[in-house]
Amino acid sequence: MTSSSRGPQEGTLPRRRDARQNRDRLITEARAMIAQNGVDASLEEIARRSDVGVATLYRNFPTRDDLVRALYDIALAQLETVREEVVAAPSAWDGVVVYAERVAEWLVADPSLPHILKRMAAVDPSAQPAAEFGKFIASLVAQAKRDGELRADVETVDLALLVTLVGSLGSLGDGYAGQWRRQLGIVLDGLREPARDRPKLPGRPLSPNEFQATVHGLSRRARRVASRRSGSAKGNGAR
Amino acid sequence: MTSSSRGPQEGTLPRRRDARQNRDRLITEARAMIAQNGVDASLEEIARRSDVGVATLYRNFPTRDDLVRALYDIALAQLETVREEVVAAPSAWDGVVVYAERVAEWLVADPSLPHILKRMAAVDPSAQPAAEFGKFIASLVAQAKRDGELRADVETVDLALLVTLVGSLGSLGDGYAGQWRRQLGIVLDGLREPARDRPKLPGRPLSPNEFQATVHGLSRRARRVASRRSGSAKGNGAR
DNA sequence: ATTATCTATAGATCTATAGATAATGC
DNA sequence: ATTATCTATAGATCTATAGATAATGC
Repeated sequence: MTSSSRGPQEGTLPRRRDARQNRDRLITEARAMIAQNGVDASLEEIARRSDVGVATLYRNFPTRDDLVRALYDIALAQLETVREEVVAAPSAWDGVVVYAERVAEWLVADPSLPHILKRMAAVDPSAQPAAEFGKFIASLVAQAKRDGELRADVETVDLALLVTLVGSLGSLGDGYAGQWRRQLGIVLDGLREPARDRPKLPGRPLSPNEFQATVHGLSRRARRVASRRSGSAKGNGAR
Repeated sequence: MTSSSRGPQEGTLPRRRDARQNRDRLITEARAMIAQNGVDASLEEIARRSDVGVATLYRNFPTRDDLVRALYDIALAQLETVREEVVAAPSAWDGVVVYAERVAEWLVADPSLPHILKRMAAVDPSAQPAAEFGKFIASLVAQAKRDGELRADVETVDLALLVTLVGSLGSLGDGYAGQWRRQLGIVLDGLREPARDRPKLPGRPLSPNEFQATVHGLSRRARRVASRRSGSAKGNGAR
């Protein structure tokens, strides 16, 4: 509502060479700072590390949220390539595995992402990457169940949640380059059918709406808005 | 090295009634603020929310790290009850399950804990709860393997990591009261033996030292110190 | 000619402490 | 009498903008 009045047009990259360079450096440093200090990392220091005056940062990203959104948009674009890989998988189960591996890898590679996703969802409830992506994955999950390769009592949200968790390994330190595959392997084995006398999973899975609301850390208010938007699913919140 | 010169004796609770009350409120509000804004939450606002002057906060906790350590100590004490429950379990595998459930529950119940643990490890490498606890769990893991209930290619660190991850569900939002058990259920099924033609886990597990270093987000420097302390295990970091 | 950058600065907020004032324990 | 609290404040850092200065695209 205001950010376009002073800066360049919305969603348009700066035309001048030096300007694009500065913008790129700002984004790089922002990622590093946010990974380390969270979304509320000092903007002044991001500018400092980018060897750029603060005003330059503010010209590119009038608001902290504009910066967050930029990082979010870039990340989302990267995710699109995952969709293709999943489609190319020989079976539904393989698709699930590819999905899990690629998304986890993506998250681990950039530890700022968990922070970004969380803040984005809090600021703009309509920004729900997993939701749209989720519909696509949901059909995959259904098929994998029909194929008898995925256990029947697991929902798409369970999958998304577990992948998110494994992906958050990146935020814990830089020693996990090889670890996340191990953890994901265990998780996938827990998802795979058949297994001997497996106990029923406790509780009930979150509805897709609830998942969005929680995994992205929406405030109570934002969550109300989100569920109004998407229609039904009043979901008597777990507990 | 300095905190005892002005405040009350180290580790001693204030003797005056009002003082204890204020201290308790500070701790409560600190947990809430840290859960929401991370370890670097404003101390001034913590004091404000506790209806207490800033000076009172500084009297109780001369340094932010003193506050963090206080929260850490309280948390650790709570963990001790888990040990007893694990010992009381009828089998090694049941012990593993109890351990996983209690620790995950503990983490989920207080979303400030991940932040606290991370910072503590960064500040004081000798503070390694999972390490000591880990030795205890390690024997349990070994026995469960011998019993043929736990898959052989899984290590104690894998277990600790997965539990930590599931426990971090609490940081994602307040809608997870019932969810973490589902996720943990899947994970436990992934750990349980036997399962049909399960693929070997990719990569190698972290050594206990590496786990400490990474899961608690140690800086490179602190990690060196930590590994010097505990002797061997030079661990050619994964990657 | 246009677009972007930089320095300087106002105002807010934060950490940390000094010194005067109030509340409890023995 | 002792212990703790509060208000006030110094100094640092942060966000956000105005206005003068420099660099590029056409």
